Amino acid sequence: MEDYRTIKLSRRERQIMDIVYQHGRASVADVLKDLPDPPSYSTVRALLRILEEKGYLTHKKDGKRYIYRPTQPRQQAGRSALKQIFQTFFDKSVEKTVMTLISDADLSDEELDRLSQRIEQAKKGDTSS
Amino acid sequence: MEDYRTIKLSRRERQIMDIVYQHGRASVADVLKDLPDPPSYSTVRALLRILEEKGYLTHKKDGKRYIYRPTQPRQQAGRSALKQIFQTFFDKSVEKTVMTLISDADLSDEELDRLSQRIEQAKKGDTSS
DNA sequence: TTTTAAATGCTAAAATATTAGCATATTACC
DNA sequence: GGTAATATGCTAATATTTTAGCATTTAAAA
Repeated sequence: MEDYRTIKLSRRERQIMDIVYQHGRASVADVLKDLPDPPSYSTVRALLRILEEKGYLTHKKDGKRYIYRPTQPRQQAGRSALKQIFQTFFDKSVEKTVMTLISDADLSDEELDRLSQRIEQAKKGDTSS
Repeated sequence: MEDYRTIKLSRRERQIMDIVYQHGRASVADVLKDLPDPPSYSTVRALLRILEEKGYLTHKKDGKRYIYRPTQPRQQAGRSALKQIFQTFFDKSVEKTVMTLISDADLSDEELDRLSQRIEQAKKGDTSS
Protein backbone atom coordinates (compact mmCIF):
# COMPACT_ATOMS: atom_id res chain seq x y z
CA MET A 1 0.00 0.00 0.00
CA GLU A 2 1.27 3.44 -0.81
CA ASP A 3 1.97 6.18 1.67
CA TYR A 4 -1.27 7.85 2.72
CA ARG A 5 0.59 10.82 4.05
CA THR A 6 1.76 12.06 0.70
CA ILE A 7 -0.89 10.97 -1.75
CA LYS A 8 -4.64 10.53 -1.62
CA LEU A 9 -5.68 12.24 1.56
CA SER A 10 -6.77 15.76 2.37
CA ARG A 11 -5.24 17.81 5.14
CA ARG A 12 -7.77 16.91 7.79
CA GLU A 13 -7.87 13.28 6.77
CA ARG A 14 -4.13 13.05 7.10
CA GLN A 15 -4.12 14.74 10.47
CA ILE A 16 -6.70 12.27 11.67
CA MET A 17 -4.86 9.24 10.34
CA ASP A 18 -1.73 10.39 12.13
CA ILE A 19 -3.62 10.72 15.38
CA VAL A 20 -5.18 7.29 15.05
CA TYR A 21 -1.79 5.76 14.31
CA GLN A 22 -0.26 7.52 17.25
CA HIS A 23 -2.92 6.17 19.56
CA GLY A 24 -3.20 2.80 17.97
CA ARG A 25 -6.95 3.07 18.22
CA ALA A 26 -9.11 6.06 19.00
CA SER A 27 -12.62 7.28 19.70
CA VAL A 28 -14.10 10.41 18.17
CA ALA A 29 -13.28 12.26 21.37
CA ASP A 30 -9.66 11.08 21.29
CA VAL A 31 -9.22 12.38 17.79
CA LEU A 32 -10.95 15.65 18.51
CA LYS A 33 -8.76 16.25 21.53
CA ASP A 34 -5.58 15.98 19.47
CA LEU A 35 -6.63 17.83 16.34
CA PRO A 36 -5.06 21.22 15.74
CA ASP A 37 -7.67 23.97 15.31
CA PRO A 38 -10.28 21.50 16.45
CA PRO A 39 -13.57 21.52 14.58
CA SER A 40 -16.86 20.21 15.99
CA TYR A 41 -17.52 16.69 17.16
CA SER A 42 -19.80 16.28 14.17
CA THR A 43 -17.04 17.16 11.80
CA VAL A 44 -14.67 14.64 13.24
CA ARG A 45 -17.29 11.95 12.94
CA ALA A 46 -17.87 12.82 9.33
CA LEU A 47 -14.19 12.57 8.56
CA LEU A 48 -13.79 9.28 10.36
CA ARG A 49 -16.70 7.91 8.37
CA ILE A 50 -15.11 9.07 5.13
CA LEU A 51 -11.81 7.49 6.06
CA GLU A 52 -13.62 4.27 6.78
CA GLU A 53 -15.43 4.44 3.43
CA LYS A 54 -12.09 4.93 1.74
CA GLY A 55 -10.77 1.86 3.50
CA TYR A 56 -8.16 3.44 5.76
CA LEU A 57 -9.99 2.79 9.01
CA THR A 58 -12.40 0.34 10.54
CA HIS A 59 -14.40 0.62 13.70
CA LYS A 60 -15.92 -1.58 16.31
CA LYS A 61 -18.36 -0.70 19.02
CA ASP A 62 -17.19 -0.30 22.59
CA GLY A 63 -20.27 0.25 24.68
CA LYS A 64 -22.14 2.89 22.78
CA ARG A 65 -19.23 4.46 21.07
CA TYR A 66 -17.06 3.62 18.10
CA ILE A 67 -13.40 2.83 18.35
CA TYR A 68 -11.49 3.34 15.15
CA ARG A 69 -8.37 1.54 14.07
CA PRO A 70 -6.20 1.75 10.95
CA THR A 71 -6.62 -1.06 8.46
CA GLN A 72 -2.96 -0.95 7.50
CA PRO A 73 -0.64 -2.13 10.28
CA ARG A 74 1.30 0.60 11.99
CA GLN A 75 4.67 -0.91 11.22
CA GLN A 76 3.87 -1.04 7.54
CA ALA A 77 2.50 2.49 7.39
CA GLY A 78 5.51 3.74 9.31
CA ARG A 79 7.84 2.06 6.90
CA SER A 80 6.25 3.78 3.91
CA ALA A 81 6.23 7.13 5.61
CA LEU A 82 9.83 6.83 6.66
CA LYS A 83 10.90 5.81 3.19
CA GLN A 84 9.20 8.84 1.76
CA ILE A 85 11.01 11.20 4.14
CA PHE A 86 14.34 9.62 3.51
CA GLN A 87 13.88 9.96 -0.23
CA THR A 88 12.65 13.53 -0.10
CA PHE A 89 15.04 15.08 2.38
CA PHE A 90 18.03 12.83 2.83
CA ASP A 91 19.08 11.82 -0.68
CA LYS A 92 18.13 8.24 0.09
CA SER A 93 21.05 8.11 2.48
CA VAL A 94 20.45 5.96 5.54
CA GLU A 95 23.47 7.48 7.16
CA LYS A 96 22.24 11.05 6.79
CA THR A 97 18.85 10.06 8.07
CA VAL A 98 20.15 8.20 11.08
CA MET A 99 22.58 10.92 12.04
CA THR A 100 19.83 13.52 11.94
CA LEU A 101 17.63 11.36 14.08
CA ILE A 102 20.38 10.89 16.60
CA SER A 103 21.40 14.50 16.75
CA ASP A 104 17.88 15.43 17.78
CA ALA A 105 17.21 12.66 20.23
CA ASP A 106 19.95 13.30 22.76
CA LEU A 107 20.54 9.65 23.56
CA SER A 108 22.63 8.43 26.42
CA ASP A 109 25.92 6.67 25.79
CA GLU A 110 24.23 3.42 26.72
CA GLU A 111 21.51 3.89 24.17
CA LEU A 112 24.01 4.78 21.50
CA ASP A 113 26.02 1.69 22.31
CA ARG A 114 23.00 -0.50 22.11
CA LEU A 115 22.05 0.99 18.78
CA SER A 116 25.44 0.53 17.21
CA GLN A 117 25.46 -3.05 18.43
CA ARG A 118 22.14 -3.76 16.85
CA ILE A 119 23.41 -2.35 13.59
CA GLU A 120 26.44 -4.59 13.76
CA GLN A 121 24.12 -7.52 14.22
CA ALA A 122 22.27 -6.61 11.06
CA LYS A 123 25.32 -7.47 9.01
CA LYS A 124 24.75 -10.23 6.54
CA GLY A 125 27.21 -12.68 7.95
CA ASP A 126 25.99 -12.25 11.48
CA THR A 127 24.45 -15.34 13.02
CA SER A 128 24.94 -14.42 16.64
CA SER A 129 21.24 -13.93 17.34
CA MET B 1 9.22 26.35 11.84
CA GLU B 2 6.67 23.61 12.10
CA ASP B 3 6.35 20.66 9.80
CA TYR B 4 4.61 21.70 6.61
CA ARG B 5 3.84 18.13 5.75
CA THR B 6 1.37 17.60 8.55
CA ILE B 7 -0.16 20.99 9.16
CA LYS B 8 -1.02 23.97 7.00
CA LEU B 9 -0.81 22.68 3.48
CA SER B 10 -3.31 21.10 1.13
CA ARG B 11 -2.69 17.85 -0.67
CA ARG B 12 -1.35 19.40 -3.86
CA GLU B 13 0.68 21.97 -2.03
CA ARG B 14 2.34 19.29 -0.01
CA GLN B 15 3.06 17.17 -3.04
CA ILE B 16 4.68 20.14 -4.68
CA MET B 17 6.77 21.06 -1.66
CA ASP B 18 8.06 17.50 -1.52
CA ILE B 19 9.04 17.65 -5.16
CA VAL B 20 10.83 20.95 -4.75
CA TYR B 21 12.70 19.63 -1.73
CA GLN B 22 13.65 16.50 -3.58
CA HIS B 23 15.07 18.52 -6.46
CA GLY B 24 16.52 21.29 -4.34
CA ARG B 25 15.16 23.78 -6.84
CA ALA B 26 12.67 23.31 -9.62
CA SER B 27 10.95 24.91 -12.58
CA VAL B 28 7.26 24.58 -13.29
CA ALA B 29 8.06 21.84 -15.78
CA ASP B 30 10.13 19.93 -13.21
CA VAL B 31 7.28 19.96 -10.76
CA LEU B 32 4.70 19.02 -13.34
CA LYS B 33 6.77 16.09 -14.49
CA ASP B 34 6.90 14.58 -11.00
CA LEU B 35 3.34 15.25 -9.87
CA PRO B 36 1.06 12.23 -9.56
CA ASP B 37 -2.11 12.62 -11.63
CA PRO B 38 -0.55 15.65 -13.27
CA PRO B 39 -2.81 18.65 -13.80
CA SER B 40 -2.16 21.38 -16.37
CA TYR B 41 0.85 23.62 -16.51
CA SER B 42 -1.39 26.49 -15.49
CA THR B 43 -2.44 24.70 -12.37
CA VAL B 44 1.07 24.03 -11.25
CA ARG B 45 1.97 27.67 -11.73
CA ALA B 46 -0.99 28.73 -9.65
CA LEU B 47 0.05 26.44 -6.83
CA LEU B 48 3.65 27.57 -6.92
CA ARG B 49 2.48 31.14 -6.72
CA ILE B 50 0.28 30.33 -3.73
CA LEU B 51 3.15 28.57 -1.98
CA GLU B 52 5.29 31.59 -2.56
CA GLU B 53 2.60 33.89 -1.18
CA LYS B 54 2.41 31.70 1.89
CA GLY B 55 6.15 32.01 2.32
CA TYR B 56 7.22 28.44 1.65
CA LEU B 57 8.95 29.13 -1.65
CA THR B 58 10.81 31.88 -3.43
CA HIS B 59 11.73 32.16 -7.06
CA LYS B 60 14.34 33.78 -9.20
CA LYS B 61 14.42 34.15 -12.94
CA ASP B 62 16.58 31.91 -15.05
CA GLY B 63 16.33 33.15 -18.60
CA LYS B 64 12.64 33.55 -19.10
CA ARG B 65 11.51 31.01 -16.57
CA TYR B 66 11.17 30.89 -12.84
CA ILE B 67 13.16 28.60 -10.63
CA TYR B 68 11.61 27.93 -7.28
CA ARG B 69 13.39 27.05 -4.07
CA PRO B 70 12.18 26.36 -0.55
CA THR B 71 12.65 29.15 1.95
CA GLN B 72 13.27 26.70 4.78
CA PRO B 73 16.56 24.82 4.45
CA ARG B 74 16.22 21.22 3.44
CA GLN B 75 18.07 19.89 6.46
CA GLN B 76 15.73 21.73 8.77
CA ALA B 77 12.58 20.66 6.98
CA GLY B 78 13.83 17.09 6.90
CA ARG B 79 14.47 17.17 10.60
CA SER B 80 10.91 18.26 11.35
CA ALA B 81 9.43 15.73 9.01
CA LEU B 82 11.51 12.93 10.44
CA LYS B 83 10.60 13.87 13.97
CA GLN B 84 6.94 13.73 13.08
CA ILE B 85 7.24 10.24 11.62
CA PHE B 86 9.20 8.96 14.52
CA GLN B 87 6.59 10.26 16.95
CA THR B 88 3.63 8.97 15.00
CA PHE B 89 4.77 5.50 14.04
CA PHE B 90 7.72 4.53 16.18
CA ASP B 91 6.78 5.47 19.73
CA LYS B 92 9.52 8.08 19.74
CA SER B 93 12.02 5.26 19.71
CA VAL B 94 15.16 6.03 17.75
CA GLU B 95 16.07 2.38 17.82
CA LYS B 96 12.80 1.25 16.25
CA THR B 97 13.08 3.92 13.62
CA VAL B 98 16.66 3.12 12.72
CA MET B 99 16.07 -0.60 12.57
CA THR B 100 13.15 -0.10 10.20
CA LEU B 101 15.23 2.13 8.02
CA ILE B 102 18.00 -0.40 7.89
CA SER B 103 15.80 -3.36 7.21
CA ASP B 104 14.48 -1.66 4.09
CA ALA B 105 17.71 -0.29 2.75
CA ASP B 106 19.68 -3.48 2.28
CA LEU B 107 23.03 -1.99 3.19
CA SER B 108 26.32 -3.72 2.65
CA ASP B 109 28.39 -4.88 5.60
CA GLU B 110 30.73 -1.99 4.96
CA GLU B 111 27.96 0.55 5.12
CA LEU B 112 26.61 -0.96 8.31
CA ASP B 113 30.06 -0.83 9.86
CA ARG B 114 30.50 2.74 8.95
CA LEU B 115 27.12 3.60 10.40
CA SER B 116 27.73 1.90 13.70
CA GLN B 117 31.07 3.65 13.94
CA ARG B 118 29.52 7.02 13.41
CA ILE B 119 27.02 6.27 16.13
CA GLU B 120 29.82 5.34 18.49
CA GLN B 121 31.44 8.65 17.73
CA ALA B 122 28.29 10.45 18.73
CA LYS B 123 28.78 9.36 22.31
CA LYS B 124 29.17 12.21 24.74
CA GLY B 125 32.62 11.40 25.91
CA ASP B 126 33.97 10.91 22.43
CA THR B 127 36.64 13.37 21.42
CA SER B 128 38.28 11.30 18.70
CA SER B 129 37.13 13.56 15.88
C1' DT C 1 13.71 43.29 -37.04
C1' DT C 2 9.99 40.18 -37.28
C1' DT C 3 8.18 36.04 -36.01
C1' DT C 4 7.64 32.23 -33.16
C1' DA C 5 7.86 29.61 -29.07
C1' DA C 6 7.47 29.38 -24.43
C1' DA C 7 7.08 31.54 -20.37
C1' DT C 8 4.16 34.29 -16.76
C1' DG C 9 -0.20 37.32 -14.86
C1' DC C 10 -4.56 37.23 -13.78
C1' DT C 11 -9.23 35.60 -13.30
C1' DA C 12 -12.98 32.64 -12.53
C1' DA C 13 -15.36 28.18 -12.88
C1' DA C 14 -15.65 23.49 -11.05
C1' DA C 15 -14.60 20.04 -7.81
C1' DT C 16 -13.55 18.70 -3.33
C1' DA C 17 -13.03 19.21 1.53
C1' DT C 18 -14.70 20.96 5.70
C1' DT C 19 -18.06 22.08 8.58
C1' DA C 20 -22.13 21.80 11.62
C1' DG C 21 -27.15 20.86 12.55
C1' DC C 22 -31.09 18.18 13.44
C1' DA C 23 -33.06 13.62 14.00
C1' DT C 24 -32.52 9.24 16.00
C1' DA C 25 -30.48 5.52 18.67
C1' DT C 26 -28.09 3.60 22.59
C1' DT C 27 -26.42 3.19 27.18
C1' DA C 28 -26.31 4.61 32.03
C1' DC C 29 -28.65 6.12 36.00
C1' DC C 30 -32.58 7.02 39.04
C1' DG D 1 -39.56 1.60 33.20
C1' DG D 2 -38.52 6.60 32.56
C1' DT D 3 -35.20 10.18 31.92
C1' DA D 4 -30.88 12.14 30.93
C1' DA D 5 -26.62 11.99 28.77
C1' DT D 6 -24.00 10.77 25.08
C1' DA D 7 -23.47 8.44 21.12
C1' DT D 8 -24.33 7.92 15.87
C1' DG D 9 -27.00 8.70 10.93
C1' DC D 10 -27.82 11.61 7.63
C1' DT D 11 -27.99 15.88 5.07
C1' DA D 12 -26.73 20.21 3.32
C1' DA D 13 -24.43 24.73 3.50
C1' DT D 14 -19.90 26.96 3.34
C1' DA D 15 -15.11 27.34 2.50
C1' DT D 16 -11.19 25.92 0.32
C1' DT D 17 -8.69 23.71 -3.11
C1' DT D 18 -7.92 22.57 -7.64
C1' DT D 19 -8.33 23.49 -12.08
C1' DA D 20 -7.69 25.68 -16.67
C1' DG D 21 -8.31 29.60 -20.00
C1' DC D 22 -7.12 33.84 -22.14
C1' DA D 23 -4.12 37.88 -22.28
C1' DT D 24 0.38 39.44 -22.04
C1' DT D 25 5.38 39.33 -21.67
C1' DT D 26 9.89 37.59 -22.62
C1' DA D 27 13.54 35.39 -24.97
C1' DA D 28 15.12 32.91 -28.85
C1' DA D 29 15.19 32.00 -33.79
C1' DA D 30 14.66 33.16 -38.56
